Amino acid sequence: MKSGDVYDPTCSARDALELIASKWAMLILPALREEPMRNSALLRKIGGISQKMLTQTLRELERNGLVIRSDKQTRPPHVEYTLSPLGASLGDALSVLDRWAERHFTALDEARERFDNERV
Amino acid sequence: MKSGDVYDPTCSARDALELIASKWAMLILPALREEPMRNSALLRKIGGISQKMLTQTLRELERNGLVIRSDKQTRPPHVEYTLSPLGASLGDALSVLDRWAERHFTALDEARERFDNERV
DNA sequence: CAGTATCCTCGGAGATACTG
DNA sequence: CAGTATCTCCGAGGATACTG
Repeated sequence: MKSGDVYDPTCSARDALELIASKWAMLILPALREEPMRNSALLRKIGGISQKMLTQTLRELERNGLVIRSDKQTRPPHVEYTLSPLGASLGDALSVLDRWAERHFTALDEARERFDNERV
Repeated sequence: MKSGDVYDPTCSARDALELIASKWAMLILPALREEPMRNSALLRKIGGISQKMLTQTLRELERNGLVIRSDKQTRPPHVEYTLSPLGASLGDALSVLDRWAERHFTALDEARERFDNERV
């Protein structure tokens, strides 16, 4: 472990990594990569997320400069979330993982079944 | 959200994704990608991980067929962890993220500072 | 519509000690 | 060396209700 890399727990690269290693960020960023979306659209798109976690994660992503929140200042409210260039570059890497998961989850399922049966 | 993709909370692609979205798995897999390692080596390599979380995460990765545990059956014990081909393919994708974090964490730091100062 | 505000619970994860 | 076994606590995150 050379200092300054992700293996160093005192380095803020690790903070960045933990931001990424969030199950919601891992879905929100790829979703926004497809197209900018509103709160309600994200709620529908991402199954199982609560309004609370959506807002919370979006705020954190906005805070870190990955997502841009644009409030159209209308009534009723219209707020749109877009990826920043930085967020887009991360979204690309994350969508690779999403596709990996879609492609290989059956292999994982089978491996788990094998593993669990061996140690009955 | 078409059913069967990661946005579907009932699909096991999501289980796969949550396995990936673990801060420890995100460090262990890329570490093992560099070279097969023993328990103690991983403990040293990955700063801040506890023995408990290391074992726990390794078991889960083994269970899902991503990591191969080979016990040399000697005294004192000698156990080595290797990536399976499947694990290696995931490790590649994850190390992309690790490098992304190393490259861009300063940008994130700056964005956070800006954000926090705006809303004093 | 796009959020806050509160309450409450469950389990993730650290610390510590022990074992084959 | 490579793990288990306990105990413990803190906070992530769900449910629900309210607001501009």
